[in-house]
This record gives sequence, C-alpha cells and structure tokens, in this order.
Amino acid sequence: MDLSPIAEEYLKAISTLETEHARPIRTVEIADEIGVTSASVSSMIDTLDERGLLEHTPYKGVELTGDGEEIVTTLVRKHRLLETFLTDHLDYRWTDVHEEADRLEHHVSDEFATRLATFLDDPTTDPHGDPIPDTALTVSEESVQTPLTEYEAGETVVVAQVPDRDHDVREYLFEHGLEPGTELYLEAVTAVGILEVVPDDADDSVSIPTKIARHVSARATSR
Amino acid sequence: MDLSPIAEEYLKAISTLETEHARPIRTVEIADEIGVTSASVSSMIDTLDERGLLEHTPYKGVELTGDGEEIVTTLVRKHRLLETFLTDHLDYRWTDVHEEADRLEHHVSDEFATRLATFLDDPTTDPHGDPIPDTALTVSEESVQTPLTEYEAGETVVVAQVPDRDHDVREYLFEHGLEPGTELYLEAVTAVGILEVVPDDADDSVSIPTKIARHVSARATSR
DNA sequence: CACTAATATTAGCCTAGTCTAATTATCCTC
DNA sequence: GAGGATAATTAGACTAGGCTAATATTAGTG
Ligand SMILES: [Mn+2]
Ligand SMILES: [Mn+2]
Ligand SMILES: [Mn+2]
Ligand SMILES: [Mn+2]
Repeated sequence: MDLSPIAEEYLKAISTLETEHARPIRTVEIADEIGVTSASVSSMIDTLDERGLLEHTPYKGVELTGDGEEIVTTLVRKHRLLETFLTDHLDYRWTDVHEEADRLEHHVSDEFATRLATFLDDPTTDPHGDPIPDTALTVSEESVQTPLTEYEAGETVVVAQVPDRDHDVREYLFEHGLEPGTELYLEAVTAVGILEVVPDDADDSVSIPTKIARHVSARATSR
Repeated sequence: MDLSPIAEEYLKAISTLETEHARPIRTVEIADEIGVTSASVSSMIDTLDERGLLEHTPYKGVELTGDGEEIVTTLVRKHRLLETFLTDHLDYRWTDVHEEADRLEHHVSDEFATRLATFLDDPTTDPHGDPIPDTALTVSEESVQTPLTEYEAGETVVVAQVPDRDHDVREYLFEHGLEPGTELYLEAVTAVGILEVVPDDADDSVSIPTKIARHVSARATSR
C-alpha cells in the first residue's frame, strides 16, 4: 500500500536529522522536528519499521533503511523541482515557495516529476541553492560550501545556499537583498560577530547577525 | 477549519449530479458516484450540512448551498487549469490528465491557481473542451453545444467537448483521432445508430457507436 | 552502586472516514 | 389502505493518527 503524506513527513524529518547529526535519531528529536508528542512518534516508528523503511532499536533510536532513504530522495526531488517551477515560471518569490512545495510533493506522481524536470530543463539546484537529485536519485556532491561566518573581512564571495525552511531568516535575507547568486564584499566582522557586507547591487553595507550568517553558505569568487 | 479532500470530493459529486438531474440528489446516487456505501454518505451529509455547505431533507435528498457551490467551482477551476498545464506544457496526452488533476486540485493553494492562470494566459477551456471558471468563479455560458448524435449525414462539424472521466471512451476517441477541435464530415448514420465520420486529418471514415457519440458534443462549422 | 532526571513506550481515549447489519421511512402496487 | 420493495438512517466496529497519563528503561551524578 501507498504511504500517507504524514508517514512521508516522518521519513523526511528523520532523514534531515540523520544528515545533521550522523547518528541514530531519538524519538524526542523527531517529535520536536515535526511538532507531535513522543507517544505519536513511537507509534509511527512501529508502522515504518514494519514496512521496512527504518530500523528501530527500542530505547536507542532509528535509522532509515535504503528503501526509506529512496522514498525521501524522491520527495526531495519533487519538492525542489516544484520550488524551481514556482519561482521560475509562476513568479513566486523564493521566500514563498517552500510551504507550497512541502504540501504538493506528496501528491504529484512520478510521471509528473519526470515531465516537470524535462520542462524545467533538468535543473540541478533549487531556488535556495540546494541540489536537486537526478532521475537515478543521485544527489550531486553538495559542492564544497562554507558558512558565511568562516570568511574574513576583505574577501569577496558568492552566496550559494540560503535556508529554505525558516520564515524569519528567509524574510531577513530577502529584505537585505541576499539570495543565491548574490556577490558579497565582506567589509568587516565586528567584535560581537556581526558581518558588514556589501551586496553587488547595493551601495551601502548590510549588517548580518551571526545567528543568520551561520546558515548562509558561500563560495569564494573565482575572480 | 479546512475541508478534507474527501469532503471536497463529495461536494463535487453532488454538484455533478445536480447538473445532470436538476433536482435534489439522493443518498444512493452519491454513494454510486463516489463508490462508498449509503451509510458513509449519510454520515458525510451530516457533517456537510452542519458546515452549511448543503441542505439535507431527511429521506428526501440534498441540495448544495451557495457556499457549497462556491467550493465546487473553485475546485473545478483548479482542476481545469491543472489539466491545461499538463497537456500544454508537460506534454501529457489529453487522455491522461484527469486523474492527476483530480488529486492535485485539493492541494494547490488559491495563490497557485491565480498564478497558474496567468502563466497559462487565462485560458477559457480545458483540454476536453470544458469551460474554465474565471477568477470571479463565473462559468462562461457553456456555449451552445449539441451531441454528435443530433447531427445528420452530410453535415460538417467541429468536436467541442469530449468526456473527461471515462477512461474507455477517452481511449476510443484518442485512438480514432477525435479530440476538441477536430473537424468531422458526417458521412452516414447507419440503421443501428453507428456514425460514420471522416476526421479532417484522415482519409478513411471512422465508426463511432452511438453510446460514445452521445457524449461527444460538437458545433456546426461556421464555414 | 543507588537515585534521579530524562526519554521511551504503552494504555486508553478521541476524531474522521470507512464498513456491515439492523432499523425505520417512503413509495408503489394492488 | 395494506404489503412489500426500496432507500435512508442508525448502531456498532475498524483503521490511521493524534493526545494525555501511566509505566518502564536508560543514563548520569553523587
Ligand atoms: Mn524547500
Ligand atoms: Mn512535505
Ligand atoms: Mn477532468
Ligand atoms: Mn478530486
């Protein structure tokens, strides 16, 4: 039988946490990520385990199986293709596409994804700079990207990735003209950790709190 | 609170039956249309009545209220915009779009519909020739269209509408080269009611059983 | 090593939507 | 106008996913 959108959301959450922590994921972490109680998570873990999508060691945590990961990658591919379509063709702001894609990813068919990818000319990154898995569900090496906080005053970098899920961070970046592709001159790093940067299309410098800059990654300019 | 996709499907079914019969709709008719038991329908009727989306006269039948009709029209608009997108931009055959649209219509936001309509250049008919309600949810007068069976041998007509939901009928029409816009010369109507027609792009005539022709509507050619 | 805090699981209840079986209402025919 | 057929509703049970409260396990601290 087919997996429900809710079950799929659990798999995605577990995958995100695995990438973040590189170790088995605890019940309470999933509960926090999704916003349900630990009791609900325990029960969903049972059903996902029975379907062979994860391995559960009671009182220890869970790990996705190959099958579980495959489902997640399919979802991520659909999600990022949808986000790309929304920004590139429906004129959505890149700050507004995540929620729509997060709903639709569970309802578009594989056929739809294949055809949408062709329509979009097989894009490799989404509007937030995240890689789009290809048809074989291979994720291109997340090219070496470094948090903005690792650079030093005087350097010029290009914004590579911005967070897709945190509304406030998205709005902050949008309002200050930062998005994937924006070139930045790193003017100064203040004592309290605020970065003063000058975007390529602006005259004045913009202050970015560390709390936000930590989640923005950038590449050194090839120039 | 928001309506579930399932509740929305009930409203659509009732609306379809109302259009077809122009009288209050009975429980068993809804059950047949959706494929559930009468007991399930009775219970859903209660919830939709409580929400003011239909009026139920026990043992007599239901009628949609204005609010109920509005929800249906919004769904129909989304459905037909999606079908148009799928055929015109994702290269789906017009025979294959109904099912995808029937799922997605419940999950795309109003914002998405608005933007998709703009992207598509505000189309007024879908790939089956059905009218697309506009933003104000007005359905353009279903322009006078007559079933193919009403025409007589010797006339030339243009196919205006084909059925969107019946898989077998869709396949039959597709395989015989009939779709909205196809021009037909009505060669003969046989005693048993089979129509012999010649599509504009074919040399040979094609036989269409009455059972199918009844569901295809056409306009007399303006030529 | 025992105690406590944190975490996980289980038990039991709720809602939405489904079903079958039982009951009730309506309608049609004689 | 009564009887039987048909349709509608109600009762009661099941599943998925949620919750709270109770219980069990683990881990860390003294
Ligand atoms: Mn996203
Ligand atoms: Mn999602
Ligand atoms: Mn359709
Ligand atoms: Mn539908």
